[in-house]
Amino acid sequence: MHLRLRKEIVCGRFPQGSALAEPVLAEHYQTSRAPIREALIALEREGLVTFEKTGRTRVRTIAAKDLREIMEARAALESMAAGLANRNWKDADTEFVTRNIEKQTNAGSLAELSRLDIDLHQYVVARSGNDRLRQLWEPLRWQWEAHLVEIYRRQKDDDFIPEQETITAHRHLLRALAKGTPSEASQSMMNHILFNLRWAK
Amino acid sequence: MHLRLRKEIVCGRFPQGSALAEPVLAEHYQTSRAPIREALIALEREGLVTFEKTGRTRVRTIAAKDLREIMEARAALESMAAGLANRNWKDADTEFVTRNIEKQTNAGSLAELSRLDIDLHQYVVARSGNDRLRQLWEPLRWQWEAHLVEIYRRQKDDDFIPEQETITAHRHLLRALAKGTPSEASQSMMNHILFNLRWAK
DNA sequence: GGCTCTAAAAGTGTCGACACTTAAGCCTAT
DNA sequence: ATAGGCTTAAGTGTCGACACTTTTAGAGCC
Repeated sequence: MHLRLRKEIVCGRFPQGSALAEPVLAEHYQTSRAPIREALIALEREGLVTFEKTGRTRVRTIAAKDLREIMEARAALESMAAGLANRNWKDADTEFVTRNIEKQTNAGSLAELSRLDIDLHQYVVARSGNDRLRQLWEPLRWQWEAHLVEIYRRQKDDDFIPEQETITAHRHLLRALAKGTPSEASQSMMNHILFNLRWAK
Repeated sequence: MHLRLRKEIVCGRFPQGSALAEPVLAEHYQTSRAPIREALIALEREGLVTFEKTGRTRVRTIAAKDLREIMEARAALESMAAGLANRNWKDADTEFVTRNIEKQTNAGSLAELSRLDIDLHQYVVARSGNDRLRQLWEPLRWQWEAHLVEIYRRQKDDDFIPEQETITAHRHLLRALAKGTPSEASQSMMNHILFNLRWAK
């Protein structure tokens, strides 16, 4: 239930700021309020949902300030993850990332590029071998993904995503990872993510 | 309820690995299972508690591997926080930290030193101005605190805490923060936290 | 028309109940 | 004594109910 609800929120099925009433959701998922309630509590801890003072639940809205916070937190976690991932970086990992970047160059849409981008970042976090890092990172991933979907929904041009720079940064990161220099990989990831902040807003 | 239960877990009222049965807790807190259940779900997301495959709930145990993960994650978040904190670091902040370090030099017990240490780190995270950073950091704080309490409980000597080095590192951090150099503050925090990993285990 | 007050609808927080699952205790047979 | 199996106790997941609170909708008034 938790996962199902999260997916629907991230996919934009419930727009940002919309109310999430327990009886309504219970009806929609053909269940009682108890499981819904549990899912909402978990989602609140993940930051996808907020409880207002009145007890009402809404899908959390992501403003410019939130976006900055998300990117800074991502930069912190992922740069550390990149450094750690070098501890046991294998040729197979290099291959995976290489293939991913290749697909990025051939991506037919922005949505596809974003999906590949998220895949790549998730891969690095997973390869850090630090499970808590992964656990902390995941909520940021959902929030980031939800934000992207929101951008696609209302095709605002000022939400520009620098495709070419992204791919270049990924190549740079890959080189550092393949070379096996943790501090370079870490720094590369840090720059890559914080660079995006220039377009946010 | 969530907060009350967390406090009791962190304080060692429920030892690591002990079972947390909903009916028992409901009896203990003179309430029904529903609020207990909600609290457990939140605590699970915070990492203080685990749900086994069977559905049973236990206080999470912190092994050497977990400790390493916690410290690495803390290093990632707090070094970023230290860098950000410099954006609007005031003289009042320098004063606060200075007083805190003074108290550390006069601390009468290891427990008191730890409390001051946690206060200091929390202060820096709060002053980063990034609320998500704080939100991600808090669970690590509880896990770290629970680990410390566990150490005090079974006075094992191999769990050594380098008091003098800690205070020195805090002074170094303070200098960087007061000087207003984000990268130095960030690096100082990173070194300080990762240094402790040498004594962990 | 717009405003205010009021009544009804909808929502939350908490509770006890029930079926089903898992763990514990016990008893027997070897 | 102990290992295996059976009975009983304990725990979880889900449900509907109820009191209380907040929101909504409408009637009446200016």
